[in-house]
Amino acid sequence: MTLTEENYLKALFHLSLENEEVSVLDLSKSLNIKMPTVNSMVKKLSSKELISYEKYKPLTLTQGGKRAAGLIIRKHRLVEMFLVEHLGFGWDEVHEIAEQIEHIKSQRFFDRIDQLLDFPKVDPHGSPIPDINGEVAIQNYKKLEECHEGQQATFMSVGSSQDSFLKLIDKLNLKLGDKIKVLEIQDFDKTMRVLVNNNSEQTLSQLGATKILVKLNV
Amino acid sequence: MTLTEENYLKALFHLSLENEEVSVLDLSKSLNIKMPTVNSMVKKLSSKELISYEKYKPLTLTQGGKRAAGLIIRKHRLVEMFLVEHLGFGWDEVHEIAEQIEHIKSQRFFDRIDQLLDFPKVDPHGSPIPDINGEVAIQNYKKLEECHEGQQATFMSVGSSQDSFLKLIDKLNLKLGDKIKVLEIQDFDKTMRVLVNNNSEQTLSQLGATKILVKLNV
DNA sequence: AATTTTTGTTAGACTATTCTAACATTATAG
DNA sequence: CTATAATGTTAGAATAGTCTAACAAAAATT
Ligand SMILES: [Mn+2]
Ligand SMILES: [Mn+2]
Ligand SMILES: [Mn+2]
Ligand SMILES: [Mn+2]
Repeated sequence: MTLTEENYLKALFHLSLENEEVSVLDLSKSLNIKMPTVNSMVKKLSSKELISYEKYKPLTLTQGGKRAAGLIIRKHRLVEMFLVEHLGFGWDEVHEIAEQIEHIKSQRFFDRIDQLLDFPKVDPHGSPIPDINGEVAIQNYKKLEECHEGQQATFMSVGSSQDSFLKLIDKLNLKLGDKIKVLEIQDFDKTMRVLVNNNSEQTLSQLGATKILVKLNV
Repeated sequence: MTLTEENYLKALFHLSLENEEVSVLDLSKSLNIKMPTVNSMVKKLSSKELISYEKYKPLTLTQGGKRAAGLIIRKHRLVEMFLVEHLGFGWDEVHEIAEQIEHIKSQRFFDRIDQLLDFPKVDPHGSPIPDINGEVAIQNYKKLEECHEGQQATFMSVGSSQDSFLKLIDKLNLKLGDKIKVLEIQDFDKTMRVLVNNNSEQTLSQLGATKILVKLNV
C-alpha cells in the first residue's frame, strides 16, 4: 500500500467514527483533495476490497480496510507517544511528524517503539492505541460540558488536537489524569469555573469544555 | 526536494567519494534505475543547480548539491545511531529503516535525536556523521589488510555494510574500538591471524581484512 | 411537482517517476 | 584508423496521483 492510499483509509476511518454516513465530499474536505480525485481513488481502493463503494452511496470500509486503517493509526499514535515520552516534544508538536513516520515500512521498528514505551494503551492526547490487529478500544467519555455543578471527573482525553486548543490546555496547566471539579456554570454563556486537582481554579468557555473528555468520579 | 531527488543526490555523493569520476551508468547501477531515467533526473537536478551536467561528461555535485546530500546523510546516520543505541537494533538491521526515515521533513526531529545521542560524530558502522552544514569529516583509516605482522591497530570503521559482512564481524565478536594485533599473515592466501583486545584470537580472510578499517597504534 | 442547490461522476489534462526501443557518441581493440 | 563495444541520449509510453471543466443524480426548496 502506498502512503497516499494509507492516508485515504485513515481519513475514512476517522470520519466513520464521527459521522453516521461518510460521503465523497466529506472525504474530499478532510483530505483537502478535490472530489474527482477522491472518486477515482475510492474506486481503486474498492477494487482492492478495502472500501465498499457503490455509486452515489455513502462510503464504508471493508473489514480489511478497517484493519489496515487501524494498524496505521496504531503506528501514528505509538509514534506520537514516543515523540513526547522520549524526544521531549510537546503534545502540540507531534502530529505532523507522526503523519509522516506512520508510513515507514518496518514492523520491527514499531514493535520496538511499542516495547520501549511499555505497550501504552493511549497516545499523548488520550486517544486509544489500536492493538496489533488494528482493533480500537471504544472509549465512552463524557464531555466536561455535560457535567453539572458539584460533579467531579478525571480528564481522560482531548476532543480536538487543534494546536490552539492544546496550547490553551497547557496554559491552564491541565494534564491528562487531572481531577476536575465543576464549581460553577454561568447561566448566560455556560462558562465553567473548575477546580483542578483540588488546588488551582480555572475558567473554561463552553467550547473549551466540549473538547475536554472526562470520566465521572463516583 | 522529493524523496526521489534526495536519493539521487545521496547516491552521487557516495559514488563521488569512491571514484574519481562518476558516470550516468554508475549512478544507474547504484540506484537500480535504468539509464534514460537517470539521464532525465540528472537534467532536472542540473536545472535546480544541484548537479553539474554536460552531455557525455562525468557527473558532479554542485556546492549546493554536496551540502544537500551531506544533510541527508547526516539524517541517515543519526537515525542509524539512534536505532542501535535506543531501540536495540543490530548494526546490520538499521540501514533499510534509516533509508526511509532520512526523508522525514522535520528539522526538529533530527535535532532532538542528535541531542539525545549527545551529538555523535560517527554512526554505528564508524562512518562520520556530517555536521549541521552537511560537511563530512574525512577519515583516513588504513585497511587492516595493509598492516604487517606484529602491528597493533584500533578498529575504527567498516568498509562494507553488507549484511553478511556485519554478521561475520559480530560472530568474531569484534566491535568498533577494539584493539587488533596482527599475529601472522599466511603467505599463501594472506589469511590473517589476529589477537583482539589481548584476549581472543581470530582468523580473517584477506577480503575480510580489506573491509576492516583501522587506525595504527603508535 | 418543478426548480434550484448540493453532491457525485466522467472526461481529459498535467506532473513526477519510471520504462523500452531506437539512435548517437565515445572509448576500446584490433 | 576503422570496427566493435560501451556508454549516453532521445523519443515515446506507462502508472500514480492530482487538477479543472462539464455533465448527471440526488436532495432540498419553493
Ligand atoms: Mn495525531
Ligand atoms: Mn500520513
Ligand atoms: Mn546506512
Ligand atoms: Mn532513502
